[in-house]
Amino acid sequence: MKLITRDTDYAVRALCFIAKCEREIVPVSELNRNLRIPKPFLRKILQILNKKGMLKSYKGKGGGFMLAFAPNKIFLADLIEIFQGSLKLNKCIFKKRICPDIKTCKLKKRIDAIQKHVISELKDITLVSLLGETRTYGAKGG
Amino acid sequence: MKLITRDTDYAVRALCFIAKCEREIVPVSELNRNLRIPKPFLRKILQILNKKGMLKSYKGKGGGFMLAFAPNKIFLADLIEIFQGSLKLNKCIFKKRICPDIKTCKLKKRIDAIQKHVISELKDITLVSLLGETRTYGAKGG
DNA sequence: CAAAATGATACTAATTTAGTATCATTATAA
DNA sequence: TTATAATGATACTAAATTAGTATCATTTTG
Repeated sequence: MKLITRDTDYAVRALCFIAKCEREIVPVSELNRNLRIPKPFLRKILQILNKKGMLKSYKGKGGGFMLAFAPNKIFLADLIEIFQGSLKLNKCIFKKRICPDIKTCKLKKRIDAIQKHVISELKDITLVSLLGETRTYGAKGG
Repeated sequence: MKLITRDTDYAVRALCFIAKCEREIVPVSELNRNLRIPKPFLRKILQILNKKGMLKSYKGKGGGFMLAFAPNKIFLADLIEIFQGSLKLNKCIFKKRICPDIKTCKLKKRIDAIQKHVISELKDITLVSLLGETRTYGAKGG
């Protein structure tokens, strides 16, 4: 059971690297060299992050990607949602077919409660959690 | 993001049906008729539950499957584990490659905490949660 | 104009999930 | 003793998701 798929994983790593980088604007080639993540896959992931407004991009020589927000404004929950879709855990089960004879299905309630807990915890986690606190970062704004 | 895959889902439904059934021993054909789950898939699932000791099976005419335990001894967490493997949520990420410069990765700790919560909640949920409490069931023992 | 970057997009490969098929064995009862 | 209705074992196929590649167009810098 996976809470986090590989693209979310790579996105987190890439964003962390950019946050820690001296240079504000970081090209994919540099991320590729440092993180050992395949370049085309990285490109795809960063393009998505850009479209979703998590990164700003600069084309042409000397271009690359920059954080759109400060690390404490970048939430793991958002990244998961971008790459893995809605955070609802109980998509498949207990929609309609089960518990036909019970008005309020207890299981559904409990699954919902678990889900709410997971989501609220995830919403609390930002890039900063990965970077430690005693540093300054290249990113600004937010 | 799915907490529960289809085989777990079907397993829960099948076990519920058996628990609620007048007859103690229920053949796949009857489950198939009532639950509208494809018969070969049901067979596969029930055979797994049997091998894992959650059901007892009886071959031959008049045979079928019987709960091996009372419904309050059948845990959702166990079913998830049987069909979806270990309940660890953080298989993929934060094993070794991330946080190379931080001794104790805060994110890992928080993911672990979330995971423990989910597991402990799931461990609390039994078949009874699906059946209501004010009834008697066909199953015994445990 | 060359080089180094992203944008857009379409494609392939691998893995996991979902579901089928079939033959062998067992038990019951006419 | 034979037909029938069940499971056991196992191998297979199909669909969906996840992971990753490839390519051509555009932009920017020098």
